[in-house]
Order: sequence, then C-alpha cells, then structure tokens
Amino acid sequence: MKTDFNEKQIQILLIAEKLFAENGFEGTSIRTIAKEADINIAMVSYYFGSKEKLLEALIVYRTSDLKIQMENLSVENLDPIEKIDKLIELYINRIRCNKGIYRILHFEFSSEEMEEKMKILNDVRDRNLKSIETIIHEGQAKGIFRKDVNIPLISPTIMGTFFHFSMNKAYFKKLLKLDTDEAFENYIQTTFKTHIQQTIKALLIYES
Amino acid sequence: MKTDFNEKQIQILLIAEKLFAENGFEGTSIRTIAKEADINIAMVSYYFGSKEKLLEALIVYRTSDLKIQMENLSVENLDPIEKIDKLIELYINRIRCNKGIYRILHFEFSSEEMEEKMKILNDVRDRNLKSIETIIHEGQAKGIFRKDVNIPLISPTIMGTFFHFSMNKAYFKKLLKLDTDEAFENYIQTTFKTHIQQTIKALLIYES
DNA sequence: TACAAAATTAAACAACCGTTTAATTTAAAC
DNA sequence: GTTTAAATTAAACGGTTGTTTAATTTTGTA
Repeated sequence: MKTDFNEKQIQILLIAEKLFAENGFEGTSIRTIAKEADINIAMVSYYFGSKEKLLEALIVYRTSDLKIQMENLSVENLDPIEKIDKLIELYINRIRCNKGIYRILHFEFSSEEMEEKMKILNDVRDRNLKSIETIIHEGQAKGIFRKDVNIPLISPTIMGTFFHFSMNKAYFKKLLKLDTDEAFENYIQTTFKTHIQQTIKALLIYES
Repeated sequence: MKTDFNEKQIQILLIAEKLFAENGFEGTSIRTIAKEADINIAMVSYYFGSKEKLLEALIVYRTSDLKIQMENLSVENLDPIEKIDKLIELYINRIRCNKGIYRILHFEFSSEEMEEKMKILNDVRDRNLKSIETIIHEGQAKGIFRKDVNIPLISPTIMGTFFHFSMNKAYFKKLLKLDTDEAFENYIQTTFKTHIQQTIKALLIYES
C-alpha cells in the first residue's frame, strides 16, 4: 500500500478532505476539487487514477498518522476518576483536530460492506477499548466504580454523543444561542465536555 | 403545511424512503425512484415540485405521528424515573421501526447547508426537547433529579449513542459475539436499551 | 354523451458528472 | 543543446442529472 505522496498530491488530498467532509463524497465533484486546489481536472485521474481511489488514498494518508497519535493514558499516576476525565478530553480533542477525516469515516464507511474492507479501523477501535477497560478495571478494583458496567458501550456513548451534537450544529447553535463558530467550538470544549464527563462518571459510580 | 397525501404520492414516498436510506439523497436519482415505483419520471415534479420537496414531504409524512406519542407520555401517571425509562424505550423503538427515515435524517441533514433549508425538522426537534424538559422539570420539582442537568444535551446522548452503535454494527457484532442480525436487534432492545436508561438516570440522579 | 380537470406520457432541455485524449509545456538527464 | 520523461492543459467524450414542455390519456362531473 502506497503511503508516500508528493506535494501536489497532498495539496489535492487536503482540499478533497475539506470538500468531502463538507459536502460528502457524492456531493463533491472533481471539478470542484480541481478549482479549489487550482489544478486541472485531469490531474486527479492522473495522480490517483479515479475519484474513488482518491478517497482511498485520503484514508491511507490520514490513518497512518492517526496510529502514531495513540497515547497511553493508563500508566499515568492519576486516580481512576481523573483518568476518565482525561480520557474524554483526549477523545474530544482528537476528533476536533481531525474533524474532516472523522466525518468522512463516519459517513462514507458506515455501510457494512465498506466496514468489512477497512480492517485498519478495527485496530484503532480495539486499542481504544483496551485503554478504557484498563482504566475501568482499576477503578473497580479500588471499589470506586460499579462492577456491572457495559464497557464496550462506553465509547459509543462518548463518540456518538459528540458526533450527533456536532452534526446538528446549526440547530444547537441556534438553540444554545451560540452566534459564531468559535462560540460553538468553545462550548464543546467546556460545557459539552463537562456534560460527557459527568455522564460517564455518573454511570460508573452511581448505585441505583 | 401539507400533511395528507394520496395513494400515488405515498407509493412514491415509500420507494424514495427506501432508496434514500440505501443510497443517500444525492446517490438516488429521480429516474431510479420512478423506475422502482413504476411511474413516469415527471410525476415526482408533478406531485412534489422538486426532488428536495419530495424529501421534505417524506419527513413531514414520517414525523407527523411522532408528536402524539411524545406528548401522551408526559401526561401519563408515572413517576419521573419511570417516564425516563419509557421515553428512552420510545426513542429506541421509534428509530428501530423507522430506520429508513432516521438514517436519511442522520446522514442528509448533517451538512449545515441542508440543515438550513429544512426548517421542518426543527419543529420536531423542538417538540422532543419540550417533552424531555417537562419530564425532567417534574423530577426536579419532586427533588428526585439534580438541578444542574444540561437538558438540551440529553437527546444527543440518547440518539448519538444509538446511531454510533448501529452504524458500527459490523464491528460490534463481532466484538459482542452477536452472530446474526436478529441477535444484534435483540441486543439493542435489551442490554443496549438498559445501558442508555442507566446512563441517563445516573446522570439525572447522581450527586458528585 | 360532452366537457373540463387531473393524471400520465415521451421527449427535449441545459447543466453537470467522471474520465480520456492528444497536444503542449516543463523539468531532468545525458 | 538535445533527448526523454513527467507534468499540465484545453477540449471532447459519453452519460447522467433534475426539470420542463407539450401532447395525450384518464377521470370525474354536469
């Protein structure tokens, strides 16, 4: 699998990432990409072969450095509750900083057929699950967390809530009176982050 | 707003719902809809005006009875905790039974451009929020729920978790050893439903 | 039965799609 | 400086898109 791209190719990939994230794969034409990237329309086919192979190249380009970003939180010297807080902050910041590719993955690779093909994603997901498991088991051993938590469903709760919130951005901006995009971004990093942290902590600690 | 459709229109709406859910809005052509529904391609424009208005009509058609179910719940004679449980069950069953339209909403209305156009959806969201507000305020008045809950973020937590879980179906089927689609569906209605109920209740009740 | 409204049709419309071609320019190697 | 390969271009290709037209059929009503 090719993982190295020249300057021109990266230029195209970055523009494509932006446009795919904004308008979807089908909603973005090669002509739009070419115009935005200030290149001839034939260059996409010339460099990547086809529009679909451009998307494939983009996934490869982005997931290769996503792997490296993986950090090991579980060895830090913090109590389990602080670790949960930090884990959620990590989650949110990572998605925030790679909004484009996460959006694309979320949309274009949500069909079962596509999901099967992208085994690369499973590695990332498995590692995330392992990290969460380690932290929660530690908290359970210390008697802080309840024993009957459904650990595999923690990650969907965090990520799902985040995606759903930011995917209905226009609605929530109006509802929460967040006039600018900056205000929305700020809300995510403060109030919204706290909401998820509270939610997960409450789920882990609360005895019914 | 028009809410009544004749037989032919409903026939078109149902086919469109299926195709939009399968291939997306942009990925579905009027010609495909016409062929599948066994009508002339001009009939869509004739009955609905345009492709976009067809989508609008579909949303109106599918969300018109949701309103009643939600409002009935808030007046039922149950304590707030039971109402939350019922609300979440309602949410999940509602999405399960109307998978097609919810998939469309989830995917097509995530672009800001689309979201701006379709004001219809805002009414539905506002009504849902109102229902949740009523229930939570009742619980707060009775001293059962905490006062500092971020109510607008409850719905994204429920729906987001559900969507993210079912959108990564293939991964979770393997992870949770759910061999068949029926096993997956059953998992949603039992274990997964309980997880969300516990999560929301914990968030509403737990004092940190 | 006659007439008007509604429904349905095939055809054409202009615009856009992804891709390919063949000619031209640029860059590198000898 | 010449040769060769890579990069870039405008133009054209065949197809599909959503929508409109104008003619025809069906339907309901008086």
